[in-house]
Amino acid sequence: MQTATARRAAAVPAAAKRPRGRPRKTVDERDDGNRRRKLILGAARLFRRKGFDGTSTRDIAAAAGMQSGSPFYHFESKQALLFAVMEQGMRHAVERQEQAIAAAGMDRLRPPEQLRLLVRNHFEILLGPGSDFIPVMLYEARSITARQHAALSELRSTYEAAWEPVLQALHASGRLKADVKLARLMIFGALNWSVQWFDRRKEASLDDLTQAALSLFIGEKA
Amino acid sequence: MQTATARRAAAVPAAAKRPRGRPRKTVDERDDGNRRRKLILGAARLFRRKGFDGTSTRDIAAAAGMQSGSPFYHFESKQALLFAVMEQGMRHAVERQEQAIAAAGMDRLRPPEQLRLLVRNHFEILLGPGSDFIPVMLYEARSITARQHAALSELRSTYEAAWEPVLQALHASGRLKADVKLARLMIFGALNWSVQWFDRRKEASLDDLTQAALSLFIGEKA
DNA sequence: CCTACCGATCGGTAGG
DNA sequence: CCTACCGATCGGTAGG
Repeated sequence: MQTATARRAAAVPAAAKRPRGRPRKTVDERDDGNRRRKLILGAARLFRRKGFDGTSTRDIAAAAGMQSGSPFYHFESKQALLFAVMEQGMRHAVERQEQAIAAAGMDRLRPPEQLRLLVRNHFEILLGPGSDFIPVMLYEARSITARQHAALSELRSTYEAAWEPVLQALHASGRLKADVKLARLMIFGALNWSVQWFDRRKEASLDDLTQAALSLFIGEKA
Repeated sequence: MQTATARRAAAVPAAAKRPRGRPRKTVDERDDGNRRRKLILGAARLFRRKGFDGTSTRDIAAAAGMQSGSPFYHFESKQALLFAVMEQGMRHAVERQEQAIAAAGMDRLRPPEQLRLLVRNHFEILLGPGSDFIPVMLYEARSITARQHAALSELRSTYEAAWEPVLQALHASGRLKADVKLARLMIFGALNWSVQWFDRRKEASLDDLTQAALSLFIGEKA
């Protein structure tokens, strides 16, 4: 219904209805974008809850209000859809981290507070609202191709690059005693593992988690 | 072939061939035990590499040298086989930890060295030879029933119970600054995550990992 | 994007 | 434990 209406509206010259602003995309493209996004969102939720192999493309279609064959109009394969989920998740994570760094004026903070900022933001990405994308990326890596994996690794490097100087500085000042490379891997382990046990409805808040992490890694008190 | 030979041997009175020792089980039971173990071992490997949903019971049968329907002679269902993998992994882990504690005379060690012992042993269980069981248990929890999950939780509590007094002591002495409960979750996260990146063939050894973990958590130097 | 469909594969079972 | 098989489901496609 909505589509039919939109199509009819598109027959009217655009200028008659939208005199200002730059030209919009055609209706078809707009719809396609929405449907595509809806598929990705639903797939993220399902992949997280039931795993990639445990989710059928029919499940995903139903979640997006489509018929069983329709996802393949938008994505070449189920695997391509998985990759889209992961890629979008990583792009979003990189973006949010950049924003958090910029908003806090991170270079003015001392290293312990820099780490706090990064950890807190990481928990947000991992456990905050709409946080299915990164867990899928973390736990379904097995199901993508080597080429796709390489593309994601680049985004991951970008994300992790922001942590490196902070950890180096903490190591140099003696606050972080462990080897920096292994410390980074273990820190991400400690944080990423939280998706296994964190329950938004009870117990600790993201602030509590952040504080515990800081205390654990660099003995930083509240 | 082997089976046929064994069956023929069984027709000979046991006393004629084994004059001493307590009576053995019948050949059928012995074989069943071997086949069962072989299925569990192969399933552990496959579940780890391809995931529970990505592994077919035919794969598992082939890995054990059986025909496609035969695993169901030994296990009620694919899920029961998964549970068997997890349960055996946890029982083995609990056993090994108890042995490590006894062998080291842990109560004579000071808390930092107690933690070192537990961490080192945990890495061994997680990353040492034949270490597919625990990763499967950690990453395929989604695919077992609530009842099975409860049974494993008990074993897990037993395993974790050994860590609690150590962490408490470290907290009391100021070495561990973080909240003990959250610290425990994050420590296990840091350790368990290593199955995602650790490569036995290169870089760090299990001793290196242990040292890095100790440095990170309680600032303990080499 | 839907309809209708395909070949392949899956977990599991009966009967021996 | 094998043989032979079942119904269900799966990812994906042609044609509109």
